[in-house]
Amino acid sequence: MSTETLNDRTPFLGALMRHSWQWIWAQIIAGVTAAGYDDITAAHIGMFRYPSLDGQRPTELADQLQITKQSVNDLLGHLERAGYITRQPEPADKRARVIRLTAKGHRLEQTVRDHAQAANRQIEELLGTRRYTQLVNGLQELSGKITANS
Amino acid sequence: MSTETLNDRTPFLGALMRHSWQWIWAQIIAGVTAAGYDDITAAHIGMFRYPSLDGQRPTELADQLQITKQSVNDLLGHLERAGYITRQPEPADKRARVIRLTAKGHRLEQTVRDHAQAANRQIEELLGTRRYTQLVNGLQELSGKITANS
DNA sequence: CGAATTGGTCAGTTTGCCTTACGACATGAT
DNA sequence: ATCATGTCGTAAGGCAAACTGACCAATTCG
Repeated sequence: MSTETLNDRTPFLGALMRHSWQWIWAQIIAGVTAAGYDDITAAHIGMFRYPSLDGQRPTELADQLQITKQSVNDLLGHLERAGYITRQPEPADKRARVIRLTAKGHRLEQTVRDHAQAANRQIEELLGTRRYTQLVNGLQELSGKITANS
Repeated sequence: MSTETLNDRTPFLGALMRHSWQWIWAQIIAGVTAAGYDDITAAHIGMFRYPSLDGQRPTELADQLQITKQSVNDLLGHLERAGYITRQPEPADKRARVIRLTAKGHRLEQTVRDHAQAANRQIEELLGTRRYTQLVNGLQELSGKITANS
């Protein structure tokens, strides 16, 4: 371990981000699981990202999550069977369906967000407010420019 | 798009990192694929992270990648069949095997690293050197403290 | 109106991981 | 020295989460 050779030039940003992200994600999963949610998996938790599932349509969701609508449909089927959501007909478009969170679903959503925020706070403590703010700003700028540039 | 509602408080770091990381990772995969490597998948490319595969043992690799040694073995089997690596007996320990990159494997490794570095440079251009350096430093500090704190 | 597109679903397949089990070898205690 | 215990790699089988292809019903566009 002490003889570990670090990259002699600038480290790869991708590696740093993956590492940090995996840590955050693991915190969230662990938190949600510890809260007693044992009938869903990481893939389902991943659907509870801003913006809320509530009111969305499966196809929108597929675009956001970057997976096919069939996969979304499978995951939604599981969430529905487990009582977290319902899928209601959309009056404006008879082909479509709208996702509605049940009370149980709203609680799960809140739990996921609570743990995401908890991760934020932990990182703020690790880095100090100054560097934390710098990091958030940098990532926000990058994230925005990535989306713009293609 | 212009009416997109951003989170009214601090955004979730996890979301920002995932987004940025996915972009970088997609760049690397696209680059490697464009270079003509069509007999391997993202999972195999993921094995070509620093430190080099060359000279490592499967179990070490499993620890680094955080997957089981069986999964590593499957992936290595594919890489061996495709001519990127060989697995040679370890004289010091007759149970063990050592991974050796073939010439083809070395070329792939270099290609992966080239595209990872290219992503770094693109990000530096997007953010400007000042903010880029800040970002790298912040992430490096975070990454280190995460590893230390458990 | 008819043609092309879109929203959702069903069926079947692939992939990347997992668990369990095992044989060969290594190691440490007695 | 031997024997229990642990470790390295492998084999076999399973499963979840993604995929493609095919489809129907409803919508929109020319």
